[in-house]
Amino acid sequence: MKVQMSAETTQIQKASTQTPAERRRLRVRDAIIEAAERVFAQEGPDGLSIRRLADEIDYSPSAIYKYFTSKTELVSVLKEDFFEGLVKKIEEVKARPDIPLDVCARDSVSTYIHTALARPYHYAAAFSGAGEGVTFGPDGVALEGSDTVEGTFRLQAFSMLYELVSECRASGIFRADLELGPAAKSLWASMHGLAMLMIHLPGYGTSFEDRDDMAQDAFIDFHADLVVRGLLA
Amino acid sequence: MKVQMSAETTQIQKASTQTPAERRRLRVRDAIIEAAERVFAQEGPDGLSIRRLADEIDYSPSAIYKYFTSKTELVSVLKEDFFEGLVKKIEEVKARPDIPLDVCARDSVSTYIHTALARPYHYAAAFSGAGEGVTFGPDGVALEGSDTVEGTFRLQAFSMLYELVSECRASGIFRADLELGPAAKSLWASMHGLAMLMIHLPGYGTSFEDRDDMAQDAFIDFHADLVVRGLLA
DNA sequence: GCGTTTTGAGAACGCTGTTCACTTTTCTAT
DNA sequence: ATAGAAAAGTGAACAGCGTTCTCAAAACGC
Repeated sequence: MKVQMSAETTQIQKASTQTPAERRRLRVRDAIIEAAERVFAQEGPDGLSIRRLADEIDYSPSAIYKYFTSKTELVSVLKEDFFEGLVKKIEEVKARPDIPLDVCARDSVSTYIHTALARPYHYAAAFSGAGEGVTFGPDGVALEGSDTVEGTFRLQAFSMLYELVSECRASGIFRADLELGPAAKSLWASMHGLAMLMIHLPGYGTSFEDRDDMAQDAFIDFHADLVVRGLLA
Repeated sequence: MKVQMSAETTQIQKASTQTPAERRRLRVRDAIIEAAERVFAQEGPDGLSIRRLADEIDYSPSAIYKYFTSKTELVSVLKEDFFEGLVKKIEEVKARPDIPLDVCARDSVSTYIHTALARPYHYAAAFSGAGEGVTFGPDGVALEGSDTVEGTFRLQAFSMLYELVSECRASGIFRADLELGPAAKSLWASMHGLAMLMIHLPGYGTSFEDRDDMAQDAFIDFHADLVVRGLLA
């Protein structure tokens, strides 16, 4: 069983090789992250300030900079942890035995969206550049800034999607002429779009003109079906 | 011919009924908006500060508050103007004669995305709550804040989409059992998703594993086709 | 125990949105 | 035309932000 390094496990290495100093340092660092996670999950980026955080853990604001070089770095840890959970959730769906591939695809989409909705601030921040500085060139294309750590889990999430599409095409339920890269990115865009809209527009998944009793979950399933349908053979 | 009130036309009413005072006031107000638009389009929300704006138009920062109650309100004017242009662009697509309905649908999607990409900061800000304070309840659903002016053009954009889906279903190219509300919202989500991803992830529309020569425009068309395909009969 | 490194505190810098008291200009009504 | 009211504009200030600096205290290796 291969041990997988992650944003969490990197800082919890084999306990026996830890000196007391390292242990103390990690404890403070985790306290910071824990407080940040708690505040950020409930009040979002606006509620999360270094001074507020310092207050919560009874340290001075400047002390936090001994553990994180910037607020951006701290927030990106939160985001990475979130994406780690997201990837795990989808892997659980993919690991489920005896379900047809098309059901797996639909479930992956709806699971993705549900997970995003469970921690809306995290998901939105990961893509709206809240916390990090994403700038745009004159052509309207984003210029990469701190895309170093940010991208790792996002990349892993995408490659999972890529594999899913690949398997679906190989098994014949998706069109044979599908280009895998574009198809996976298109699929991701559709998932991402609903997640973002439901996060930012109150009640987006409910109250339609012609059918106002549809629940949010039902609408997510509806969307997942529609999105997958476009890829079917 | 019915005159349509908009964020721009409201402040440019019949010139004869304008007193010199109103004209002066409007000129200053427009100067503020013009400067804000220019700075925001190029440098985004981080570059737009009240003091910076005051500098650019040679006024004091507090003077701006005689014209806008808050920075949020000012930014929402920019957003509304942007959405006005977006709606107009899509209406042009819909007004194009002698093109099949399914082509119209695909073109609407790609036009939407292209327009979003043309002013990435505007589009992103309209949905990522940058500038306004969108808060989330414990259920992960956004609580409405200043959704008063914000929603008008967004609503208009959506109702256009709704009509499009309705026409497509009526003409038989979309499935007859499609529920219009959910279908339109699903479609919007897919458009929105690609726009957001391309805005926030550098080079999302290019460089694929299996085909790295696909241009950004081609990928947008690819996505538009895939999205519409899910709705076809 | 001593020197070095690490950890924490506190003040300060420069920035932000916003408000308040105040002056100056402009409009309105006599 | 002029007195009074209303609007426009200013400058200082408040409270908050991320961040950095200097410096003291604690923990470390030897």
